[in-house]
Amino acid sequence: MATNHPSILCTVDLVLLTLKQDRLHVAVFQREKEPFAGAWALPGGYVHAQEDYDTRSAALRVLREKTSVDSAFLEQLATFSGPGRDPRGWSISVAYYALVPLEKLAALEGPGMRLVAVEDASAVKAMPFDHAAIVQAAVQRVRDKSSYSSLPVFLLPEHFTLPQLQAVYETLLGEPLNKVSFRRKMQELDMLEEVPGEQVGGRHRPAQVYAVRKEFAERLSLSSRAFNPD
Amino acid sequence: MATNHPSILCTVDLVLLTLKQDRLHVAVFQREKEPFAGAWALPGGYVHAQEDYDTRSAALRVLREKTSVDSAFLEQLATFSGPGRDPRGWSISVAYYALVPLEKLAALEGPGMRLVAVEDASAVKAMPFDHAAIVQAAVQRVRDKSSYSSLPVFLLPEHFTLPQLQAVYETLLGEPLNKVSFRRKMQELDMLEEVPGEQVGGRHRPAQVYAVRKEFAERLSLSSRAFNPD
DNA sequence: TTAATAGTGTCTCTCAGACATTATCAC
DNA sequence: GTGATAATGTCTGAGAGACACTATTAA
Repeated sequence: MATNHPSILCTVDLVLLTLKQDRLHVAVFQREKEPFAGAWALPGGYVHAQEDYDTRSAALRVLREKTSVDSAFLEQLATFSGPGRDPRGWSISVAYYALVPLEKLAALEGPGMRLVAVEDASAVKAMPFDHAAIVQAAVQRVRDKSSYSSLPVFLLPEHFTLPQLQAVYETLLGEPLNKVSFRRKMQELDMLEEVPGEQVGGRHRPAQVYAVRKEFAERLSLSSRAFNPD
Repeated sequence: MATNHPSILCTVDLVLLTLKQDRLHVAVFQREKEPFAGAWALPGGYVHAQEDYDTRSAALRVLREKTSVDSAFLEQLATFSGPGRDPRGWSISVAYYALVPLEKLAALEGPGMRLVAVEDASAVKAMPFDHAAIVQAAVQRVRDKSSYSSLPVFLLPEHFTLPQLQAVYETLLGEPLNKVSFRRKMQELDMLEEVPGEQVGGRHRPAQVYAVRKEFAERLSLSSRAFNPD
């Protein structure tokens, strides 16, 4: 059946994005195996036809194995392929990107994992395979999707304030937003619900704490599945 | 090297979309080989690691082989995978979609190719593999991208009038558009240029004929490559 | 002249941003 | 009270849609 089909390597790669010090960062791991052993690269791995239901499952498995992060916004990005991207031969990589609150990743920082600012061109370009291009595509996608969608909330912890959320939007979009308009939009999106407790930073009026409505979080992941099948 | 990787089938599938009688149609081909020989399905084929530079090249090859269409807007849609979608085994299909003017496809209609309206649920659902889901995702993508991008012009021949173009937008978006606003938008997009000749349908004022500016068409395909890598 | 569609001028209403004001905390 | 930030009320300007009007053809 598979007559003239010399083995094509099927892999998945993960772009884990988080917000650190008001900058978008990507998680890179030091490779333990060849090729490019020792280099800092995106986490990834082979697709296992026996144990993975589909490439999304493979991506979730890699996420669990490398980060023990159980839940996050995860969406298919694009598929990268060709003879040159992997020295082992002609390969296909289905890339996924995830948005993760910093708290879930900060604990993993160490000799095996680093967070690299996506604007750090030299660090990003130093990545092996075509991972620089994958990161670039992921950042582009997140920025494009951020304008008043619910995407950015996945970069914050469960509870957050509106000024915090606005700061996330401003970081992703790269421009300041009007406070009144931002709040109007958030209100009509009806995505958030107040959390009775309050927070405070310093000696000033405390901000109302919000959380994403459960229905909305579910609806989002459902709709993103409708767009991106696996 | 490839120790525990039982062969994964790598294929590409093509969603060829066109506009026929004011409705979006998808080109389906009658399969000659098993599985599902005789069924109407999306054109597709194996990725050939020897001859295809990447999956996009494979998609272009399939496009040429099946339709002899040389140029069209072609963009990666998403990758579909899993053990159940192809009876031959665990498979990956990188799906691409293309927008093609009707003239380029109409000549191919016949015993081997049909154009199916995308709203024709029974015909779409009758497709083998997971092609119904792929078509649905492609239609969704085109509709999402259509609001005042240059995408819809690829569904028209080289020369067209503004009322024709507005009708395309209205078909894709599924709602009537304001004529004045539409023209204002088109003017500020600065995407079109007048073609000296004029056209006419009946006994009324003839419409100005337009074509897409070359720079703009090129810029579009470049940027879409930046987004969707291959 | 009439019918039919192409194309434009203009008014209005809506919505987003600017600005100002009030609210609430620590000190 | 003072200073700092949160939250809201209100005004205004830009832009999109509604409508009316003019333009140009065939019959």
